[in-house]
Amino acid sequence: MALDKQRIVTEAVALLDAEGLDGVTTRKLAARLGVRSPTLYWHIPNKAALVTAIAEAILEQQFPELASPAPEERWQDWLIGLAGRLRHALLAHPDGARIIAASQLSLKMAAISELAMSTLVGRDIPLRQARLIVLTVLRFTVGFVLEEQVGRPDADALDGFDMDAYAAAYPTVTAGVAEYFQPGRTVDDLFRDCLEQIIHGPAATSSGPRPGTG
Amino acid sequence: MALDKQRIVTEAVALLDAEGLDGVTTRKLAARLGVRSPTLYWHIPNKAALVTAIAEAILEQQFPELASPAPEERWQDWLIGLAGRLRHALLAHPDGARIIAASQLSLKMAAISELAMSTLVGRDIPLRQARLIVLTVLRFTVGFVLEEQVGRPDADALDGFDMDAYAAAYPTVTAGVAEYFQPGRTVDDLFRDCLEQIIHGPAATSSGPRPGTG
DNA sequence: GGGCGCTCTCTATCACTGATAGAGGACTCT
DNA sequence: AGAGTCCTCTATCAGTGATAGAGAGCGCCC
Repeated sequence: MALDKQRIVTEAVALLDAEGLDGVTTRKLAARLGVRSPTLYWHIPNKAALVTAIAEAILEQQFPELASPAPEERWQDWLIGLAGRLRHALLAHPDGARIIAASQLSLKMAAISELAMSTLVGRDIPLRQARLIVLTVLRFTVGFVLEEQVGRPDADALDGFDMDAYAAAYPTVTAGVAEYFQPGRTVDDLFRDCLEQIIHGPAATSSGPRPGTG
Repeated sequence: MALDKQRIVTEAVALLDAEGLDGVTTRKLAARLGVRSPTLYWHIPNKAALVTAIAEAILEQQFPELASPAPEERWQDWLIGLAGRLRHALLAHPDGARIIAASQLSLKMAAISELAMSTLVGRDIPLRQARLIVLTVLRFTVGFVLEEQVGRPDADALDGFDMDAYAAAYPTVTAGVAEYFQPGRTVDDLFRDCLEQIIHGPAATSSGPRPGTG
């Protein structure tokens, strides 16, 4: 079976799934492909390019095609769904967010931005604002999943960690977490609530007055 | 001069400033301290702990003390300022956002969250919503700076890149960028506008109706 | 058919990384 | 003086991304 970039990237994603981003080394990847590591460099210029290719593959997997919303669908709901799919694409593989963040010049991300912005503009939202909303939503999504995916600290790091002291030092944070995660509430809900915060605005449920911004 | 963790971290930040995160190796750091690399392991358990310590130092530098807003200051303005200071903390050093994202269990970030959430609660915002707003703002900020700080792709990667084709394939994105960055407009303004999007909501400047969320 | 050249994979090796084992110097307290 | 603690050292390990350069297999053209 001939070795080509497509097969390398496919196997790299499999290796990523098995061992995480730090496990993706040229030697391990080559071994899986039945080849020696320098061979890979005939097909890819360097490892950064490999990571970028992995990022594209991950996005491609979740977004094989990019669909506009149905005419009767509100853009707010559609955009929340789009961000949710992006989040799932990142969560579908270990270190997915790290990989997207590390990759440079992702064409698929550009395509997603284009679709989202043009959709909003098509719904009579000014270009300026469409850009702000889409940018905010996309960068928030990456930031959210990035934190969601950080490797749980090893036992050593947790060794001298005093949970009670933490709760005492940060009571509001602790209370907020406890209040939010009532039975049945998941991180999925949290993500969605944050998105609605961005898209619908805090005023929708705010108890205080919201001043205009001039 | 005695070697201790404080001095190690201070010098690590200097090395970070000089060479970026990838340049922070135990050998280079030891050399700056006039010592051999294994010596460092007497003071720190491993490199991940060093990176976490660097992250804390970077935040500490920008947030030596955490101040609540003045009584007459609107919480919206104060929170935007807080996020702006966080962004500046990350921008103040190469790969600042990567470092914060990679560090686990940052106490300073927890303290910032606590201050922000308790401030909002003190302004009669429900705990639930305070958590959503603060979480959204902080994660967005990290995501924003992360993208802002990605190393510009090297010449090789740009080699086969066709700017005209890019502009043709993603016209709305291109138009949005062009429209936004009129003379005098900077990324600082973009960041602030995105934050206002989150905090004040899109309705503030939206031309279309904004449905309630129940 | 024979030779040329292209494509691809190999062996050997480089400089460098984070990390550990274990010797030993210096200093303090008894 | 001796014991023990603190700190730094040398030596070394396994593993990393990457390059140089040899050579196998193949098609193509004279």
